[in-house]
Formats: sequence, structure tokens, C-alpha cells
Amino acid sequence: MTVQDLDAADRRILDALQSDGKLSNSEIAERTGMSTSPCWRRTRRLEDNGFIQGYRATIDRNRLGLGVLVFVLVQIDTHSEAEAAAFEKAVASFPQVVSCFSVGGGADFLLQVVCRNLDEYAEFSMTQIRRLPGIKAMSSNFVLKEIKPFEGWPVSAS
Amino acid sequence: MTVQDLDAADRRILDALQSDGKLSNSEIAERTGMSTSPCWRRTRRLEDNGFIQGYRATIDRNRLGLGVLVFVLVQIDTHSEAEAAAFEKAVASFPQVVSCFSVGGGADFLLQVVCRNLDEYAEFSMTQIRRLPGIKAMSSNFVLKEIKPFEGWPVSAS
DNA sequence: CTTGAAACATGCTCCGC
DNA sequence: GCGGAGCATGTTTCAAG
Repeated sequence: MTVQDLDAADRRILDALQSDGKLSNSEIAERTGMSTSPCWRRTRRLEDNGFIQGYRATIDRNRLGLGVLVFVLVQIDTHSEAEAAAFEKAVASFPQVVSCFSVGGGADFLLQVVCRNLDEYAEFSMTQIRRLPGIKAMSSNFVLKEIKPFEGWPVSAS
Repeated sequence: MTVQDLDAADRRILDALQSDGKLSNSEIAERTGMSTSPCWRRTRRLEDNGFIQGYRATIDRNRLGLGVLVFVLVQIDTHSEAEAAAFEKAVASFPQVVSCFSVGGGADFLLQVVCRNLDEYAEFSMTQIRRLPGIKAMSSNFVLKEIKPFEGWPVSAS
């Protein structure tokens, strides 16, 4: 089952659950204009086929005391496979690194890092990230304002 | 109620719901080693006090046909408040832009953009983003590999 | 804080259309 | 494929120890 098999009703279900994962089947059915049985079957099919990977609570970062959010661009020296793999493994093990992507273009890796405050970030980036082997350059982009926080993928757009 | 009011039990609840938002109260109670009543009260308190902002289904981007994920760093010319506000408003209205942050450091804004393919991204970035008023520089970092996808904030760490 | 129970809503299956 | 009826399970609230 691929994206071509999704019809408008499937997309409405995905959209609804992406905005509120606690919707009951009857609520989804009502919102998407179908009755409960087909709605339930479709939702289950979307789950079984991996379109819906799971459900998560969204937690307020600032309430948790994680006031500092930084996007760190990292360039590594050598592009040897072993070194890249070591970097990836090390980086993924830090709880402060909440996401990490290998990127092409200006940099090699993009890390999303959270800390309680600037002191903690300075300490972490200098003693943990910076000291990983093969790091050539590092630039920290501190988040000043969340213009549009992530709330899901565009399901029905364009 | 602030972060200081969270004890270990609260953190375990947040951690559990962050990894699986569909856990039933009895399952959370079992996982966190308490009985159902206090567990239910604590969960409700975390929701009421905004620690838990909501629940969302996690959807597989690639299954949706959104194969291209790009982090775009944007520098704007003038830092006039009006121009920045116009940029923010315009950018937030694009469905392809799934998140946007104002950052300090190397760039001014960091955008997370998804498209079906490279052609669509080229078209979008050139005709929509690039043409916004006041853009000085733009660098596209294409995601090659997801090393560590975002799965929530560190709740109990450090 | 815990147990237990009652009322209610929901998830899920089955069957007929 | 759709929709409805029915049962089993889970949630939510409350009272008592």
C-alpha cells in the first residue's frame, strides 16, 4: 500500500489524527463525514500499513525547564565511513541531542540540541560535541522564537 | 505549577506518554509502578497544567510521498521589525514549510521544508521563498539520512 | 494512597445489506 | 464496499478503608 492508494477520506483521517491523536473513532467519523465502521477500518489499515507510525504526547519544552534550543551545523573532516558512523553513534547517545540528520549542502550534520540554560549548552557543546573525533567546524544557531512549531506533515496540501 | 513540582513519578508518566500516547491509564500505572488512581490524577494534572500540550499521531513522511526534507537557512537583508513580521507570516502560510524558527548566530531563520521531489523543491524555493522581500541569502541543507529522528524531549535525563 | 465498584464511553467483531 | 447491533474492554468518577 503506497501513497497512491490514499483517497480523500484517508487523508482526512490522517489529518485529524495528526492534529489530535486522542480523537475517538466516532469523533473521526463525524469529522470526516463517514460512519464509524468504514472509518474504523480505514484507520486500522493506515496503522497496519505504517502510515500511522504511532501516537505521542506533545510536551511543553519550556515547562520542562529546557529553555535553550539550538540547531547545530557540524562539518566533519574526513568523510570516511567509519568516522561518520562513530560520530552518528556518539551523537545519538546524548539525551541533549533530540534529533540528528545527515545533510548535503553547506554542512554534514544538523543536530537539534536542548539544554536548561546557556551555561549548560556551552559546557555540553564544548566538552561533548566539540571533542568528538574528526570535527572540522561547528555553528550554533540559537532559537530565539518559534515562528511555526512542527505540528505534522502536509497531508492534503497541493 | 513549574518544573520544580515534578517528581520522579511525574517524569515517568511524561516519559511513557511521550513514547506511546495511546497507553491506557492502567498501563501507565503498571509501567510507572503505582496504582491506577494516583496515576490517573497525576496524568490529569500534567494535562491541566500544560505539561502535556496534546496528543498526535506520528505519520510516516515517506509513505505520504514527501521524499524530500530540507533545512533552509535564510538571512534577511534589513532587520526591520515590519519586514521580519511579513516574512514570518508569509513563511508560516506555506504548507511545505512544516516548521520555522527565528535564530541567532549564523542565520536569521531556519525553515524545515518538505516536498515530493527535488523538482518540486526547486520550484517552491525559487518561486516562493526566494521571492519574499528582503532575502539576502539562502542555503538549502538536504536531508540524506535520519540519524536520530525526533521522539520527544529528554524528561529524566541529567 | 489504596481498593472496589458503578456508570459510561469506546474498541472491536460479527452479520446483513 | 457500507452501516448497525452487540459484546468485551477501558476510562472516569466516587466512596470507604
